[in-house]
Amino acid sequence: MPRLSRKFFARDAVVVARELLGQRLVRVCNAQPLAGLITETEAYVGEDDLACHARAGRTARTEVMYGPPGHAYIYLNYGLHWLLNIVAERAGYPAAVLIRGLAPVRGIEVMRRHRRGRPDRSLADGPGKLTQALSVNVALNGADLCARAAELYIERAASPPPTRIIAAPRVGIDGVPEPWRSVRWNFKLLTG
DNA sequence: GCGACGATGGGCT
DNA sequence: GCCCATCGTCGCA
Repeated sequence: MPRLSRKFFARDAVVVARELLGQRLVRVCNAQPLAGLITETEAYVGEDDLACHARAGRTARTEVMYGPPGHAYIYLNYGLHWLLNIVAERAGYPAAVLIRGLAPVRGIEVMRRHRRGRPDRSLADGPGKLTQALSVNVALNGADLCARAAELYIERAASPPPTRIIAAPRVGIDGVPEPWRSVRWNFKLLTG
């Protein structure tokens, strides 16, 4: 199964976010591959985007976003949850795609263990849940998803038909001014 | 099924 | 010192 190349990520972050739907995210955890189909994404685009962390400019935290595309940008949210992004566009321009949901397809038993006590339905259906299920944390910040020996990468899968894609405003940014609050850069894959 | 809310810590003004 | 790109639980219907 071919992996997505750096060229895939070196494009408009909104396009990358939409086209990541249905692709297969793989996390190699103790030599065991855990995988899920990407069901929800969100684009954060440049210093002008007031919902993007790069609105504050280049800092220690946002440094990875300013680097080359195809790397993981991971940060701690609300002091509790690790959130996983993939850097997009060109080096020097800060943009990333937040992975907000997965449908588990491989290593489900391990994911259940990582998410003890949770029903299968909620193993990875949120940005903080999926990092827990895949054991993704700051140790992978800056990791290159296009490297030969990557422990985190994305495999090419069939693209879903446009009729199965929903575009909506991004989640959890109610304090952000327009137009950034309402721009439809959240993408969801309809199941069924 | 839904709304309120507490947990919890780093980043930035 | 305030602000979060969230999750799980509780109370109530």
